[in-house]
Amino acid sequence: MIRLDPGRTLFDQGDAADFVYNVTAGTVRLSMTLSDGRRQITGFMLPGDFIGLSSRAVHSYSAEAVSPSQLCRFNAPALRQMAERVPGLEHELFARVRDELDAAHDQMLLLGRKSPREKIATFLLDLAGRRQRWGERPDRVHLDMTRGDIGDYLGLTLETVSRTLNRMKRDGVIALPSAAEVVFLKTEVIEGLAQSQVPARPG
Amino acid sequence: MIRLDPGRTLFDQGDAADFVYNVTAGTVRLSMTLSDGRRQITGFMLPGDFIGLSSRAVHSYSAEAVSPSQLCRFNAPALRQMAERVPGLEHELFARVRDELDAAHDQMLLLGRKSPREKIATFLLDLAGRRQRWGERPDRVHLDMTRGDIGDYLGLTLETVSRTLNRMKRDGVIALPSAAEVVFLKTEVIEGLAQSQVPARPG
DNA sequence: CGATCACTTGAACACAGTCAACTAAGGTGG
DNA sequence: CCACCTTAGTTGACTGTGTTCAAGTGATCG
Repeated sequence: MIRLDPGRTLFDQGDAADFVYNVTAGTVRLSMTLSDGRRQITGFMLPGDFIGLSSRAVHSYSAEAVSPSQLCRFNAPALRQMAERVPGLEHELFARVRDELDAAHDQMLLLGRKSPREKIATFLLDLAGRRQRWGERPDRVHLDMTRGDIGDYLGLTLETVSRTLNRMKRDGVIALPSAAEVVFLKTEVIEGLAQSQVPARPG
Repeated sequence: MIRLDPGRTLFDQGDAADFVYNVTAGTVRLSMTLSDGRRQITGFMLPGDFIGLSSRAVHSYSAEAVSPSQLCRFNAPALRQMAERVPGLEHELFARVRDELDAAHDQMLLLGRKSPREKIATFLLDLAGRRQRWGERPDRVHLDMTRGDIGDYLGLTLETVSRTLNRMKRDGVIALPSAAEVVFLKTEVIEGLAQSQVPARPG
């Protein structure tokens, strides 16, 4: 069991990929950085998600805690051993990687072709949907990451994220009781903006 | 064995994913489309690449031939049967999906954070690198897709693709003997622009 | 209570998108 | 064989949107 304070690094781009992790609490961001500091967050990992399943010998991305997080660590032999004992585990892990790939394709569509409003709408619905599986309310979502993180996930600047959220608030589509709390007022509108390909992945 | 003329569809977004394909000749584009026609190409599949490995029951993207193409088709039972006979095949297929995921992460970095010049440079080097494995010259690359296809792959308009290529030509970085033929004149410059994370995937 | 960090908001700018015209290449049919 | 048509590519002018730069507000924590 590993505990990580917000901002702490689990591993860095280029580190040996000796372990696979399962998030049990908190939020972990996976990111890639160019030499001049430009950053792309490739995913926010929530409880239940695996980290490092896709990596070969070396991690191609960094993993850092966004909020206080806990993770289970598995080394390769232990994982192989477990796969032998638990029937269907291998298939489950394979399915997880496939789901990640599907999600990556959706994100490519978002990054390449969606407007800031559409990006934010898609992001909010995705996050709310994933949290809903753990009993959270479907009509609101807590953002434990900063505007900068969201921007680096959606291919926007933090200013554009802020402006877009506040414009949606002004338009009566969402409410922002606090900077980290988003309430969906017109879910149909948000869903229309998102045009989500994803039909709610099971998990 | 399936033959596809340029522009023909192998399968569409939403079709049942009953088969897995291996490209043996030509180029196939995988794309996702929003209701208003905006399109994102998630990948160009070249000889040796598998299509449909990542799909669940239904394809989340369409597959169309870019150039005259040939593919081998496998249904799920045949694939399972083959996996039992050929040792290491299952691992190979799993590795392919992981590589695809890695490539998808790189593409997210490209789409979210790279400039048009950097996008084009990355694209050219990637394509040349993949073709090199089949004996093509490493200092040039043939583009069998249109400027529009390239734009939809890189999150740009076709005009920006054209302008960027011609500006790189004017700058003496590349030569364009024809619209479909790119010659690398200053490979160091192109590599610098690309800042490729990818250390040449084996295959 | 002061310092820090996140967020918001405004103003100006720049860059890629849009619209449009034109050129080039390839294919078809008279 | 040439004329025509279609499709792809190039190039220019203009526009608009998201970025950049900057200032100011608000919340949290030692």
